[in-house]
Amino acid sequence: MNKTDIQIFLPVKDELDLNKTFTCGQCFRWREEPDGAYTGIALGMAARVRAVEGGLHLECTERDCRSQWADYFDLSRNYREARERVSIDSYMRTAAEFGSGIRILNQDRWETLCSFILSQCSNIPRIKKMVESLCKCFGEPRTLLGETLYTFPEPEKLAALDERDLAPLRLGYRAKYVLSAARAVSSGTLDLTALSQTDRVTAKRALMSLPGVGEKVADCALLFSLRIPDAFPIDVWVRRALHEQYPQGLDTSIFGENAGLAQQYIFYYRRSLG
DNA sequence: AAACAGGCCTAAA
DNA sequence: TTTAGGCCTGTT
Repeated sequence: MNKTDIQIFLPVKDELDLNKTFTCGQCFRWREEPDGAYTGIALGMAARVRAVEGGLHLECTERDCRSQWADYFDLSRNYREARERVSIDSYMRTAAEFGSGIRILNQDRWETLCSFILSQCSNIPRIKKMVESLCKCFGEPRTLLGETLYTFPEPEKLAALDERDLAPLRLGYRAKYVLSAARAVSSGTLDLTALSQTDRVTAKRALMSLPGVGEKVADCALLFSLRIPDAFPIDVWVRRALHEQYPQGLDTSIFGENAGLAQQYIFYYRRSLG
């Protein structure tokens, strides 16, 4: 153990379930410890998080990171109220109760875009493997509690590579998508910061101009990193659930600004049923 | 062994 | 506007 160890307590007023939040498919870099804590690295900061009475306890490496973690865990939003609002019928009430405690993380924009580009046609273990290898090979080390973790590599770093450099990572056909996205972002052709200030339609169109980014990946980037709470990513599980429950169709705008959260509840619940 | 996977792209109706 | 097949690779 070295200098690291800054301890933080973050009060959580409503509901937050770390396990659900980290396993509901929105992020890929948190690992569960035997004691129920989670170790990971986000926004360039390594941390170990555990749920305690009334909130979260964090051990981390950076000073003055309280507000960043509070924002990451979306602590300013009232999830109990949001969950109530998306419970528009018995199915949604069941799904929302099953997913109670899920929070939509406010993640790094580049990492999120890149991770979901990698996610296509992969399962979670494989996505995690691809992301970890990318970080280990090209990210920067951070030491937490005697362990070295690696940040997600900056777009500039990846933009300087070519497909041969990525071959050992076994990203498959996704490698060229990652490279072209890295080049677009690092060159300023695609300004993710600017996108976070625009509307959903504009941001989505810009994201989809990248090769390898279709509707689903773009919606994930919008919801999980561009703070567009009504983005509604439709993957095979959500599509399945919607067909089963609403064969006549469902206009997701009924959920308003909670549509993204509704999608997470549907996804998490449907996936649990296999 | 052959099919399929948390999707996208292109070609063809 | 919708549909089928291919794409890298790992897993079953």
